[in-house]
Amino acid sequence: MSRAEQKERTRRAIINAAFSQLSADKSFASLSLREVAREAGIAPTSFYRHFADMDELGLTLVDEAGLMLRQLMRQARQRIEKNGSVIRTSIETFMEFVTGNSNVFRLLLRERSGTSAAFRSAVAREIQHFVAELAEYLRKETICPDELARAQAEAMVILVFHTGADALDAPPEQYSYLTSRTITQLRWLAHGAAGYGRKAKV
Amino acid sequence: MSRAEQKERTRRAIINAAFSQLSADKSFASLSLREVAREAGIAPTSFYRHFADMDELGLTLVDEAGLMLRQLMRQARQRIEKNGSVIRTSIETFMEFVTGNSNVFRLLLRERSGTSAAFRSAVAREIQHFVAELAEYLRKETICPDELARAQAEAMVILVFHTGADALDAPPEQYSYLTSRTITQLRWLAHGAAGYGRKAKV
DNA sequence: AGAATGAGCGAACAGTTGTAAGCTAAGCGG
DNA sequence: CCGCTTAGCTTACAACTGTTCGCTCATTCT
Repeated sequence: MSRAEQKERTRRAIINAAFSQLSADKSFASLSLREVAREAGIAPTSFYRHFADMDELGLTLVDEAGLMLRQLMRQARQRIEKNGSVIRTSIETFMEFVTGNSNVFRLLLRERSGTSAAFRSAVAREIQHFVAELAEYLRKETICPDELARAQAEAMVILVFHTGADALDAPPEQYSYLTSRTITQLRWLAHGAAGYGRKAKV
Repeated sequence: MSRAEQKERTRRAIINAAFSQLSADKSFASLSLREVAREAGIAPTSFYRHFADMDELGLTLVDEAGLMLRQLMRQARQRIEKNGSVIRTSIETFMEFVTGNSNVFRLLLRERSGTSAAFRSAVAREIQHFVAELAEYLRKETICPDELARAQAEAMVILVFHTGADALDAPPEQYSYLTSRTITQLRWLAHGAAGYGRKAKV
């Protein structure tokens, strides 16, 4: 096995170990370097061959989580083309992600308001990808000035994100309620924004 | 000084020490019993005379934070009576709270998605007070079925709460933008919900 | 072939943490 | 006024933390 190849392999082992230790009652901040190293199967000191400190590992995790979310977005777009219903399909795809990768979503959710400014802005950046994309869609589909399209997109993303957070603490039989509630909220927003766009009509 | 009186006094010292150690880069989870005791001016072991463990202290902090929020709500109502503008006054009052007691707000913000289920539900309960109150107001002011009033109130509270979180990382000169953006979002929601309430008309 | 690189290791160190045990002394109830 | 209660203290311990240092040894480069 090549030298670089092996290095990449244990780097992944570290990342996977970190992800696997995240849970409902263990945040990234409460992970210890030694614990992660133990699960990755290396000595504590070997950790430093790959990351300068835990913060650097954390930023890597946030990046990977953001990547997963963007892949999800692409997947949702494909479904929408076949399926039609934009709002419902988007939310359902998102909810599948949240329930299927709850630890990844929790990471973003927590670090969004965490103690590290670097983490916070990294998460904010990932979320902004969503907002920008949705805003562009809104600009095309509706007759809406840039500024308002962005404000509308932000509100929508926040509501969806929050529904994901709710789902983490809710029993699965409530998912469909949460989903339909959020759909209603998004329709209100779209409807209201459209009304203000063409003030004369409403 | 009475015995009970003195006990209450150091209990408050502990609570105040905990609050004062919270900051942008120090969450409740990262407080240590010893540090808190040190700042409160007592021996580490004396802490146990007042709280069984740090979790019990944390729940107390959340309760106090919720209390402050409810007082704020009352204050907002008074302003509204004199001032008129419901949405703007509410948000401005809230933003004053967030910027003036940022550590208290941060506590709620973080523990809402923290690692303790007890903390999460305690925060959720405090937020539900807002939602319930707002929902009742909406039921009275608009012609809206209970279920929808609640969904509308939830969306509004989430958006306002999130704006507070934004403000924590934003420079003060952006506050007025954040405020007006949120006002727009809430108006859309109100407008859209009203539209769906009387479907025939729009 | 020989030298250089660098991933991984073990031992060690100085801190910190939560908590148990037992003592002191001040306030309280009888 | 005496005995009980109890807030607060000191001491102590075992468990963990992040990080430094110096070593080995397989891969890579020349």
